[in-house]
Amino acid sequence: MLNETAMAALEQTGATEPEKRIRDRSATERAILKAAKNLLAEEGFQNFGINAVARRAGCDKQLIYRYYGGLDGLVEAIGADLGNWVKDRIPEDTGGMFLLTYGDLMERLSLLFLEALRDDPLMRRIVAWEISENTEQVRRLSEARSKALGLWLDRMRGSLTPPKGIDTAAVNALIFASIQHLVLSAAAGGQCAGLVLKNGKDWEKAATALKRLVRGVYG
Amino acid sequence: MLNETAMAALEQTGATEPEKRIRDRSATERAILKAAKNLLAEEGFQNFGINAVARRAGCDKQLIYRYYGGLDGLVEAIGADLGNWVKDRIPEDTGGMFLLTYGDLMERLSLLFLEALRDDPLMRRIVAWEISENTEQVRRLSEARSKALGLWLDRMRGSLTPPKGIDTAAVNALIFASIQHLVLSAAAGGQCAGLVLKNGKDWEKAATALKRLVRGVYG
DNA sequence: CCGGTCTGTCACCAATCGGTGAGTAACAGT
DNA sequence: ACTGTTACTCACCGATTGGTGACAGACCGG
Repeated sequence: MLNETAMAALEQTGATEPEKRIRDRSATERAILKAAKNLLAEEGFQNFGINAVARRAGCDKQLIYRYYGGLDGLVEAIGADLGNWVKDRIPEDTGGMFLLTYGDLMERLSLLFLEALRDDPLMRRIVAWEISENTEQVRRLSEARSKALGLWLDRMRGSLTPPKGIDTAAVNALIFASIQHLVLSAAAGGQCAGLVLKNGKDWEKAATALKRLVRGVYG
Repeated sequence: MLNETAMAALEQTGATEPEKRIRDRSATERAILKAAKNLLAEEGFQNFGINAVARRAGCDKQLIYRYYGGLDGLVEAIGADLGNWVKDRIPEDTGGMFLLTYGDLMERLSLLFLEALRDDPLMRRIVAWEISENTEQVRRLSEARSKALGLWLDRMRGSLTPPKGIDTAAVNALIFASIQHLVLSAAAGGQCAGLVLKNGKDWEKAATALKRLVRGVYG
């Protein structure tokens, strides 16, 4: 992979070493996984393939087959990290405010999720992948993600009792769906349903609208 | 393209004609466009390419270059049809009910949009395409779609005045985003954020949740 | 030192992709 | 009937894809 550049460097300077790859399996595995995640985050799933990952990782694709059993295994490894997403990207505390009602909770969670998704290109790509394809790969990824999200939601709810007479599962699904689509659409084209979403001010308006929506159902 | 099968038929029966393609440019153009739309609707944008469209249309890909100027032109032709989508798929009348308030209107529009999107695989693929890629192709498609949607929204609103003090643009964007993501997610994996969406009963629950959401903000 | 295992590289495969240039068959005008 | 245009097909191009088998060198136990 880097042979050409390395050779060129050698010919030019005659000093620099050929940048030999060290023999460290776990390091290579980590490099591959990292390359895959970065590639997926930056390029999207359209050009996500064995060759592209190997190229970015700077190693031969054969190693991906050996260490991960191909792309499927690699994707699964990515999914394994997804369980830590919530823990990594979303603060545990309640931001110093007391969440007295279910409405308080959902408002806070919605805004947290909005921000977290906005800041994580990889997760955005995965969500986009989920609704664009229906392969086994994606299904596993999707499962891991929704499970992690559900656990987070349960944990944050704590002992708060949801309001009676409302199908919270359906309503919350709609709320989170709206957040996901808003963020994805904005990331792709800078707008959503005609609503421009580029600078911070635009997002503030979206956030207040979201709050209003949540408060509308949950009071 | 059908030469092989035609030849085989000839060898077997010795009677059937070689299924010769008639020389009718406009018919061929229509066949190509139809093939492209069907292909996009059924297979998605992953395998949407010149070769695949030509294969499905049963003609040579050269004709796509000649008649549409390549895939871009073909996509643009698809986008041109998008303006008629609302007219074709969404009923004009108010369903026999009087829409007195803005809330009445938005509830009705939301449900109409939900159903229409659920029934149109092509439109679903386009929406999924929009949030997955950001090429010029998709941008034009997206533009045509959002413009048609906006016109429909304006027309249906009529002389109804939106409520004061609410950023209806942002709120409506969120509502429509939730619908789109819900439908796309369901079409891909049969569920959305853990909410199963398969049989009619599931969708009824989603519809009531949507109504509740809309009524929450708009009363 | 020798032999085997582990890590990494390389060359090659068939298939498919988008794209093009040349050719053929049917038609229309004269 | 000759001619030019239109509609269409075919063969080929280079590039890239996923995938595999063979090989080279480092390391380690004997």
